[in-house]
Amino acid sequence: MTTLIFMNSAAVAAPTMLDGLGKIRVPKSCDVLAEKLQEQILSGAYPPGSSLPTERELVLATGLSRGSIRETLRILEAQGLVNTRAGRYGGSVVARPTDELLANHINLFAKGRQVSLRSLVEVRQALEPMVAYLAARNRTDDDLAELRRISAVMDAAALTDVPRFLEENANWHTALSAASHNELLHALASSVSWLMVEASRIENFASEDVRLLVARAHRRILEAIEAKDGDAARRRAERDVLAYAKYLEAAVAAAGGTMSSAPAFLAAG
Amino acid sequence: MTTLIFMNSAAVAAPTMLDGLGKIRVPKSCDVLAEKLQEQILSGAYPPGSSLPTERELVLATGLSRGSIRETLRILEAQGLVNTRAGRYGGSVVARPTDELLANHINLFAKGRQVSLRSLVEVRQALEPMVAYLAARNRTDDDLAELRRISAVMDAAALTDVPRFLEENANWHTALSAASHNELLHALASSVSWLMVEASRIENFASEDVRLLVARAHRRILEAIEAKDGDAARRRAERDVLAYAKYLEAAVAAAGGTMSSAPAFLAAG
DNA sequence: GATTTTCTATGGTCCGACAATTGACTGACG
DNA sequence: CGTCAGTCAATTGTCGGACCATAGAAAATC
Repeated sequence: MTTLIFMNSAAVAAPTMLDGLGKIRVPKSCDVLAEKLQEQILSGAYPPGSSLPTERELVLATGLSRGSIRETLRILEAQGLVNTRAGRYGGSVVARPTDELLANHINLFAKGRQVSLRSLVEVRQALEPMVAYLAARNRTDDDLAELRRISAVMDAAALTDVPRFLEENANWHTALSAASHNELLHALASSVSWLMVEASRIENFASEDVRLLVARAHRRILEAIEAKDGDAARRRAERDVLAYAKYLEAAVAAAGGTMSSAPAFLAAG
Repeated sequence: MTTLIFMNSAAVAAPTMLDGLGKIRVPKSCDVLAEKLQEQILSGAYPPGSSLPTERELVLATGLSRGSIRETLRILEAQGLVNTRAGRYGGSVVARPTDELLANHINLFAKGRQVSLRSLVEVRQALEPMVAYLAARNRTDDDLAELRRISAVMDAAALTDVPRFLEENANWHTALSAASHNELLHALASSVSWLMVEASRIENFASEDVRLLVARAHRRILEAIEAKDGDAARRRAERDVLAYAKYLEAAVAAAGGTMSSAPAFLAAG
């Protein structure tokens, strides 16, 4: 009888069937659908700007409930792949992930993992020279004008308005990475810049002499970018960011901590 | 009558009240709650591993429906801040965002924005030298053993198994960035490595001589890491990645395209 | 022709119900 | 006493329906 055979195979252990199956993870329906739609969107079947089917159409097509459909759409929204609007002729339209969204996710990673200030500085050290190099090579006149404008504002605020100075500093780095005309590099570098502003604000860094030093370094980098001299821009950015890193190290050491141990972000309760 | 007064103010226009209000955007309830919970989690009120209230408790506490609560949880899940399990003593527990999740979001950004292969290479050029430098300085013996292992596998596969070689190549870079012991740098660098593997697979790069060149470069970097010579590791990584970039440029040019124009990922329909 | 009103398809929200899951608890059994 | 299977209960997963809010188009009005 089949029962006997089955019991035998279970007792003696049939290795062929139990080969590579560990614990089975049953995915949620919304996760399955999200992955499926994600594939379709990335494959180009739904170009940016095109509309997804309505929620009720998706209910019909998939056999899932509207609740599951909506959970799916929230996932895709969090991934930056769709935007949803209410009202007639509304619906979910395919979108391109924005810089801000990627920056936000890097933010969450850094804060959720309590990434150390040292790590942040190291990433910045890696990115900034390349940013400066590419900015010098690829900048437009508009990019240059914007950098000049921000640089002037920073010079003015260096002695009078510290919070403003720090914010404009991040704006400067954001404008610089935008001038590199490398979308991915821009998104990464600007995220790190804003993270460092936040960390610096908390740690109360940036004494007056450092601010003047930063402003001067920016002017020197700006000159290289005006001349479209990529190598010079890179060298100066390297020196700039290295000096800043050493200053931070000293400041943190003086405060009695280490950059490795201390997380960049304190609990902002 | 009040109607008259109201009509008057509308017709004559009262500038004081219409100062800075553009179009009002009404957020969804789930977005509001998601942001609120996100703040609480990042503030440290809910440390990783701790449990969020149950869905029904959140319904009671917020006054929202369970559907909205669940949409909120899907958002937090997509952000990597919580994991949700079914069953008794299940629920949503606070989690730390994983490397894989950040890599996935960078993936979505790169593919959704059709980032060019050139941009990818540039980012890699920026990250890799710093990765090598830090790996040499911070590596453990376990890191070293893993790198040696992968390097040996790559040497073996270089002439016989191309797909295997490419995959192990990405593994090597991932292990290298892990050895840097900089979480953020590791997440960024390994994401880019895997993106390039995918792009290379599609473009059918990596001819035999290039594979041998890559394997040799890895051995040289590995030597510097064994000796904990950070500067040497960085220099060699710079040369390695630069050579690879030039090779790609030549290969793409030979194929009749440009790295700037061509997106790294073709529609995989 | 410009303005206002009406219409209606769509997402936003809520409620209630049941199924599926999962870990603790319980008790029989050896 | 330990082991094992069965029971139980709390929680998420899923479904269906209903109604409200929104926002454009289209029609009606001036």
